[in-house]
Amino acid sequence: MSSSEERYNFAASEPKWQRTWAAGNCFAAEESSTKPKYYVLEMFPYPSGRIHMGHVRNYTLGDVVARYKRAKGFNVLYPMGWDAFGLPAENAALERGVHPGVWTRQNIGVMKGQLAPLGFSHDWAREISTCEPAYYKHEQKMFTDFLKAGLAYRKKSWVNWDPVEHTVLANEQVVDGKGWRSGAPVEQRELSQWFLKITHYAEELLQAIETLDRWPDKVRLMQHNWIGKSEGARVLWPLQDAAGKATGQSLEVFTTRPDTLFGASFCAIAAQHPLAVQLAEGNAKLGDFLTECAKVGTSTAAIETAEKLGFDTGLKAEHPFIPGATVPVYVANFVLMAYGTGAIFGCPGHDERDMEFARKYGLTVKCVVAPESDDVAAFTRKLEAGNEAYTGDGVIVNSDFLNGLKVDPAKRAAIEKLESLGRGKGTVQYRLRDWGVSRQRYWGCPIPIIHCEKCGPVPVPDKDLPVTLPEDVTFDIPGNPLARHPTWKHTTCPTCNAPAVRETDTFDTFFESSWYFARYCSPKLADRAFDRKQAETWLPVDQYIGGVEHAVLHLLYSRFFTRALSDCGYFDLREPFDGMFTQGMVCHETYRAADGAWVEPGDVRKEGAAAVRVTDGVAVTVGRSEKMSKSKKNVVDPQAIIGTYGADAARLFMLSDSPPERDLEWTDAGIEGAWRYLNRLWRLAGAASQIQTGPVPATLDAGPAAVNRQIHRTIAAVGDDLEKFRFNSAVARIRELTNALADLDRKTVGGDAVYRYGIEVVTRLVSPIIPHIAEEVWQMLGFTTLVVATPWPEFDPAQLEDDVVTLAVQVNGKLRGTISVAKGADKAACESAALSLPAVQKLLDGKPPRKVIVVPEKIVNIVAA
RNA sequence: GCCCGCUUGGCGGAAUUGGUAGACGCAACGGACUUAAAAUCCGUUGGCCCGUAAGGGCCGUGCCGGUUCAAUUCCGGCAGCGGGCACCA
Repeated sequence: MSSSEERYNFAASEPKWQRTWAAGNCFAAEESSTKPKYYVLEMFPYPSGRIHMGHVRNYTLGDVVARYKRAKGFNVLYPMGWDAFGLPAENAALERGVHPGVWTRQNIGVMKGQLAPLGFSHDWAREISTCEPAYYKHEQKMFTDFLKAGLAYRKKSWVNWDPVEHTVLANEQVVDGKGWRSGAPVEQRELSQWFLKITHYAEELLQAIETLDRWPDKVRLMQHNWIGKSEGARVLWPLQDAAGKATGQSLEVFTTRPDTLFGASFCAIAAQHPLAVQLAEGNAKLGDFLTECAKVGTSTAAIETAEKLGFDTGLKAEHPFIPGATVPVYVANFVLMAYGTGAIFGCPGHDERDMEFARKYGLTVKCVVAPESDDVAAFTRKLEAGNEAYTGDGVIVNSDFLNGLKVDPAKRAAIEKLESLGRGKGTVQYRLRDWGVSRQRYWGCPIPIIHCEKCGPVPVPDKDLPVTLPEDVTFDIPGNPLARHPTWKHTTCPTCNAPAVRETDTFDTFFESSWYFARYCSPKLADRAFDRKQAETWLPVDQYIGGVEHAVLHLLYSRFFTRALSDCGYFDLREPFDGMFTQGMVCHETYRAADGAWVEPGDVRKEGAAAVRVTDGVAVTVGRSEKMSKSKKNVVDPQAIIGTYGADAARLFMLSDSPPERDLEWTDAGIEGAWRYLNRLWRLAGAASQIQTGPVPATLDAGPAAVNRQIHRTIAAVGDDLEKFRFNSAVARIRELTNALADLDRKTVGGDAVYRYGIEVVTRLVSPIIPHIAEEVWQMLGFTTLVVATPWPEFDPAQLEDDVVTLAVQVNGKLRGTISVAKGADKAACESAALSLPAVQKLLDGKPPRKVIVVPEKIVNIVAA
């Protein structure tokens, strides 16, 4: 054998099989089929221009599922496309003077070229790109349908403004008070914006989380908290002026603690509250205060250090339960206009914030809740004198008709009373807010609206869609090029024909990703977003795979969109993703030179425990493993790995080293281990190819018989592992079987037959994981069909268990030996076999055991006297 | 601050209805083959202790306690790490 044949030649093999699969159209989803359907989807990539290890891990997971499900007889839809609108394209335009469209489409070409050698089984005939009018015209139609259905609206509102990117951000896109991409502190501005009414579905989105039992608990919990349901009451407080005369107005506050109303000592309203704005007109000092409040940042640091500030309006609010009693009304910087009614009542005794505020402005502190077991008088004295609010459970005190009730019944009683007095009502409040979709950017889907002076904002009629982006734009100055385009925005009103202007804002890019999974069902359809029958056939997605960073944003928006589209008659579906899997990040050690500069892995040589920079021999410190990032230079380029070891080795390592939901540490040693396995399989298969294929004979020596049973057990276990995303465990079991086959004595009776059969099974089991070498081996074994077209192997249930089982024998819970008994042996037989063990006899020392526990097929535990 | 998750050898991890802890892999060490290297193959590898040896004993799944014949697994408390939300009334 020449040396070139001793090692698996991935460089020749991998492209060959990729061509074969493409030529055979092996991965096309069937439009109509008698097979059950299975839709596997990965979160589609942004065309940044470069495939990174995170993509490789994501698509490897999806590809294994897709290939496994095809082998199991499913009609699999496994599409790929491009989330092609977004800011980096505009930044590239700004920096390099290249048009965002040109840059994006070039990147798509480059990335397709980088994905090809990885051998993923995507159905490229269904490729979509969201920046093409053929795609986005359908979402313009959706938006106009949402308008008709009352699910989209325009309002002037305070918005998160990113001063670096010159655009508005959704609440979900503000992280720690900073823009999620720019990292710049977000400012508050008042603008007219388009909103989607996601809050209309707040309760349904919350309730339905419970039904998503194939989603990670973590993601479900995050959405649950994000929607943030609070039950409480709205309470009306009639207002009096400083002279004690009723103004005729009432202040409405929201509270989750109506049980503490008797402890109220003030009301406070947000700086943006209409009442505050109205009062400021005649009060310059208050005006200054409101300006001051608007300036306070929303960053973590700002919030933590921000002092509670208040401004006494001089107004008094009448207590709902205590006739004649009033509390002062403040404007306070910590009250949020966007939550509840933008007004609160303060109960300092039982709310930390209110306590801080009360102490600062000398307001009363009244104890109305006391822990059940405490002495009420003593507890009250301590609370009212101190600076600590009591927020725990207990019994209501000092509260008239609520006295003696526990917190929860008191809440109900207070609400009942409010309702009977006409002074308030029980209500549910959500933290979730409507989704602002307007962005002051060029590279996005134009919002199909025309502003007419007479008619107001008018939706672009269906016949005029799509509203396409103009190509001739400039990026030499910040801001939205659409707004300053000389001609594009000028048009006529569809209603009255008068001169009018187009909306120059574009949609948030999460708009595109909220329905792309439906577009894949009929990606070329021109007149509609998707074919209803196709969508209802394929959806929901059976297995969605992506990063946890989209747990709230994309996944919640998609759940909303699915409901909104259903309610607009597009299809009948509530949940888009039946199964969701969030994969871990790909990490790598970090390296730093003495001067603090990060050093790339390729430039580091390990010398025992120490490491040096190859280029100049300078010592580098090895830091902890962190997510691969350009800034820390700890990235490993997939292209380079594939060039050295091939796609299969990279795939095998990614799947075998860590469970897929956990972070994966990329190591050179790990990929080399994977590469060694490929060659091992290659050599073992070479030997197997010398043996005729055929059924395993009925009569086998003990060795082959045991391996034969292991083959069947492995088929069962690997199938189970793949179903449950335990890919690392599946790989381990396949390696165990491979080891057993390598160790099998083939000279025994049935040795050759079991060996040959075992190698065939291993080849089929590894085919979803390392598909190229699987094809190569399959061919080498003499098969003329493709392994991708071969069904998943069946196991014989009769072969799953041994005739003889090994039981552990414990004395007082400690392992003292094992016994082998026939399968199905009765308890008495197990007990006597265990008791006859010398080690057991010795410990019993002639005395009878106190008790013997026999768990069939598992264990015997002897409790010594 | 509130909510959630995790913690197992030198390392990644297995043990998923409580039942032989450390599968599988990596690293390391020893050996075989080779002029040599690579590749490959064989062996050892949780800690401590007794024994020349064969072999045997004790401890061990972050820490403390509990339930149980039996706990990595269940319960209570604590610590460390990670994540989500954060002036949400």
